[in-house]
Amino acid sequence: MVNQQFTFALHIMTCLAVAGGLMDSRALAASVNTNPVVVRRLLAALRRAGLIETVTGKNGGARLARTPGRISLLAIYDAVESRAILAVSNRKVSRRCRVSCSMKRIMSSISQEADEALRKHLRRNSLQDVVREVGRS
Amino acid sequence: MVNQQFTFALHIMTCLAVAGGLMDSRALAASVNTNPVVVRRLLAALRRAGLIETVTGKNGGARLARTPGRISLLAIYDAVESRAILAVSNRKVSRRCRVSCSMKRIMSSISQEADEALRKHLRRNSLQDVVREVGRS
DNA sequence: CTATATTGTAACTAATACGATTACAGTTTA
DNA sequence: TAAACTGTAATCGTATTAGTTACAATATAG
Repeated sequence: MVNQQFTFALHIMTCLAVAGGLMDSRALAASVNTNPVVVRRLLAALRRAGLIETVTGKNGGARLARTPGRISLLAIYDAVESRAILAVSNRKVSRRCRVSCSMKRIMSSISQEADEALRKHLRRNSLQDVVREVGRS
Repeated sequence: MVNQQFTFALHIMTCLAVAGGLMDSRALAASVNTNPVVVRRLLAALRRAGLIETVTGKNGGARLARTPGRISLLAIYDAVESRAILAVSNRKVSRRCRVSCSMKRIMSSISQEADEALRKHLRRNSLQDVVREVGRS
């Protein structure tokens, strides 16, 4: 199964930005077309990252903790994705083989650089940019 | 389970570059520390991409089709990875919701740009660069 | 104070992807 | 002709993820 947490999270954050106030998990789930519990799990991650606030109880829901212009796509990505985009093999090394002995070090470096390339791009775009795009349909 | 096909493929290609000639799947599997069939599946993908040649029969194996300096990490990546690094949701749209109606288009664009950022980075590095790194251990 | 609506979270299920493994046909060499 | 390879299909085990049910905790409205 492909990991859709970032898409879902961005969708949710965009809804909250457009709404401009509280939205509950049922309404968000209807927009994303998924289950409210799936939404609440993502909301928990976004809250831990300080991007949203949640209100429990009747008439509760979630809202942005800052203005959309001050929330980068990278912040959303970091809130819900933890793994590197290029996995590094952590297998036992074949000691007789020079290549095997070096690969972990080399691949770690490539993986880090790849992540940084992605992060640099995501850092440049804010939730506000996405909201602007919703306008022009 | 994290996708390790690129790491494995790079490891294999580095072995072939260092060997400078034919290596069989058993030797490659020993260096990567996996199963020969896993290696042969990756070799098949690398061959389809024109990066290696394989020789069947006794004393068979695989070797690079070009010099390491003419093989970019992007070529290896493309040979074994097909999916975008940021998945785009392909769910049914909630027609009443403007955000839902726009998200696929917006997310496709973000996903493509993210891929391009990664590809740009991988394009800059060749297998020769990796081989050089094996030296300094 | 009570009924109701909502979050937070645990537990379980189903689907999917991936690596490992077995098996075997086809091919090449000696 | 025997041995050593590749190529590939089929199957298994496991990890990850989304979906779902369930329910305690909390807040609001009346």
